[in-house]
Amino acid sequence: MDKKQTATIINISNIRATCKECALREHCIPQGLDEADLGALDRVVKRRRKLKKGELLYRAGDPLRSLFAIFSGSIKTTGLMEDGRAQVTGFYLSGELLGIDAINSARHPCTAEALESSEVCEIPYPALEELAQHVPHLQHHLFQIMSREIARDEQMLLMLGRMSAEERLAACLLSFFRRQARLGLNGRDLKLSMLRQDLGDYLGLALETVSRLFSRFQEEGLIKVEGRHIQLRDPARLEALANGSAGSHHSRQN
Amino acid sequence: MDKKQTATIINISNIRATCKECALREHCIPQGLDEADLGALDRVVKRRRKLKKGELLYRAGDPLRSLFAIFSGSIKTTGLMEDGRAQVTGFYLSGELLGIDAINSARHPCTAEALESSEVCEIPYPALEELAQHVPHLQHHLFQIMSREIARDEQMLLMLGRMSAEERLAACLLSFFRRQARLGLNGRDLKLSMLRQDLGDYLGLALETVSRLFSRFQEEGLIKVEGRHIQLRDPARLEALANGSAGSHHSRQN
DNA sequence: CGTAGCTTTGAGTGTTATCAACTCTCGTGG
DNA sequence: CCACGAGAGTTGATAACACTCAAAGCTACG
Repeated sequence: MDKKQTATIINISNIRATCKECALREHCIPQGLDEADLGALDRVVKRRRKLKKGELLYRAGDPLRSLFAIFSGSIKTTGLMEDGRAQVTGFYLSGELLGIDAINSARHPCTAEALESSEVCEIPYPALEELAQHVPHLQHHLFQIMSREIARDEQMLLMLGRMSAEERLAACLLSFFRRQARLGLNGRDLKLSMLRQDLGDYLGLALETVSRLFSRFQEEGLIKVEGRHIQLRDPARLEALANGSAGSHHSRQN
Repeated sequence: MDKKQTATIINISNIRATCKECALREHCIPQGLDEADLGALDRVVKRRRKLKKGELLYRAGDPLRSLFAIFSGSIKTTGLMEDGRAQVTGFYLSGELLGIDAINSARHPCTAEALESSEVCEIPYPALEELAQHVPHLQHHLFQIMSREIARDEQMLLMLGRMSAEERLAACLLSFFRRQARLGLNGRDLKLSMLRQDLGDYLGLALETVSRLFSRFQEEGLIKVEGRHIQLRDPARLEALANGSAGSHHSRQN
């Protein structure tokens, strides 16, 4: 007889993955498409693929063949410097699209690694572009997704360039809470799938700094920290921190 | 009789701006389009618009109506925090496209300001999207441009998150030299159109730090600095600096 | 239950920000 | 014509925030 865990997992995977039937339909590429166009999209999208924790979806330098939509789990993308310093350029959750930074050069500039067991849908890029040509709504939505990515990166630039360590972590946590809430999940309990090191590499901080901030935020009653499990205790004050409205920040007299 | 300056300016503006005849044709949106499609694009693009130094093209929060292609001059885009801290999210030069970060939310997230007298071509966004639907090559190129912007932002994330002040300025200068060279201009002499403050707000540094670095780079014979005029003296060593290959950097023993 | 990897906490240091003073350029008006 | 002032840039002194190194505690998983 099957072990319980395995049985559950197999059940999920047995569902033939079609955009038409996907729970994330309105959070992902198919958003807003009608039945006919969904059918066309399903002929393009490949079968769902499973990734184990730590498995790489692609490496920096790999030629672009497909984009990947995340169905479940989470993935980080990392850019590397020659001397080994790493910058995590993004954490991607369910419903988010991966690989669009590769379209320009036809090569992936970053490495994508699963932070936990994850499932992704593979979308061959040439076929997607071709399809977008015939489905106005899809083209429109792709422009939207790419623009959103740019706006998000700009927000990160502001964080890395102008915010204190404290503000960065506060903003980052709020972003996770919000993205989880958008998917209709609990907006107060968060299970981080990444290491302190990854958070540091994302926020431009040392892992020790991240750890110290978690401790401090807990002392101040903003959150409760139990390893990777974070509970939101005081959204308003965390928000205030993220906006620099609080704290002893200097913001030079001009 | 006209003053000399004015006469010159009027001459340039008298040229009816069409993509077909534009010197930047292959560095801008029309890249790779055939004659017929160029004609269609010209019916969409509005007449060239002049901006004086300091003039705003749009403000953060403005609704998106058009994208803007820069014909001449240079423009900076700035995101602002409530408390006044500014992050310059990009410097845009001839042939580059402005405003694509606004597509997602239909509002500009940044303010765009001319750093010097500049000319921009206005491209109403709805019409551009519509045209891309009928011109596969244009759609393809727009995806390319947007992807390039994402890849560029990711590069900036790496800079702001993981590079020292020295490395950031070196990389930034090299980027300016290269972008100028790509347009077929002199690759050794650079006229910066922005303030030290702007460079600082772009690189996440205080203006004093930027100024000190210019002085240091000059002492070390990497560049020659005369106010806003920069001359490249030792490309190889500047490159080495930008890649962290040189210098007393720590890159922790892992 | 043991070990490897992750996380926390502490102590000391350094890079870069802030504040401050001075210089330089350029345009304006007395 | 020169004094004046505003804006930009340089340079110096000091201090703070976050980094590095170090060691101990914790967790999870074989």
